[in-house]
Amino acid sequence: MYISPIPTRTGRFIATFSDRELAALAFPAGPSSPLDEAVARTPLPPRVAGWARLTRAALTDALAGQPPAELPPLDLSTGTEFQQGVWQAMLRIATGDTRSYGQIAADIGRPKAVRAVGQACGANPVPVLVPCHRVTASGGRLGGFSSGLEWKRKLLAFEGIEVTDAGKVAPRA
DNA sequence: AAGTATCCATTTA
DNA sequence: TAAATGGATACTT
Repeated sequence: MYISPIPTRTGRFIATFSDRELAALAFPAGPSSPLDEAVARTPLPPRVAGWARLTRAALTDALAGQPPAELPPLDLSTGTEFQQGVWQAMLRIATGDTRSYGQIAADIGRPKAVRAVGQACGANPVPVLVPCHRVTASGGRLGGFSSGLEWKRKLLAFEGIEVTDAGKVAPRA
């Protein structure tokens, strides 16, 4: 596994790569330990460095409300079949658009598996690039977000979606 | 506008 | 195996 910090205007994300693809992405966290720093400075194999660049570009676009031009190879194999289905469905949500848990459930052919969808969202290893934040509760309410509701709100705001105090999501204020 | 019954894949005991 | 647990929903007061 390779670790690489991904600097963005919203903070320093941490990307984790296997030797085949991007395996995980973590939101900016608190101060890192000296050990983390040392790991972060370890030079990456050229191939991995390339993915890191792609990741940064994609993340930069996403955080600017632009659809990423190109995504690094994503390792979604960590999930179960069901979860992968959910993640794929999320990847199909356009930037600036949202779906409800119910719609995702319907998309993958399990109209009633709404709750399971919520769980699968939380298990998403690559937040932002796999837009788990674009999945809202029904009726446009915000719903939850394992990485922090503030992030969800912020990410949606970048895409021009406002969350009103009533908990509704409105396209471009 | 609240409270309740149910929904389903994972995880944990 | 069984029970608990989520980023929930739909139906009932």
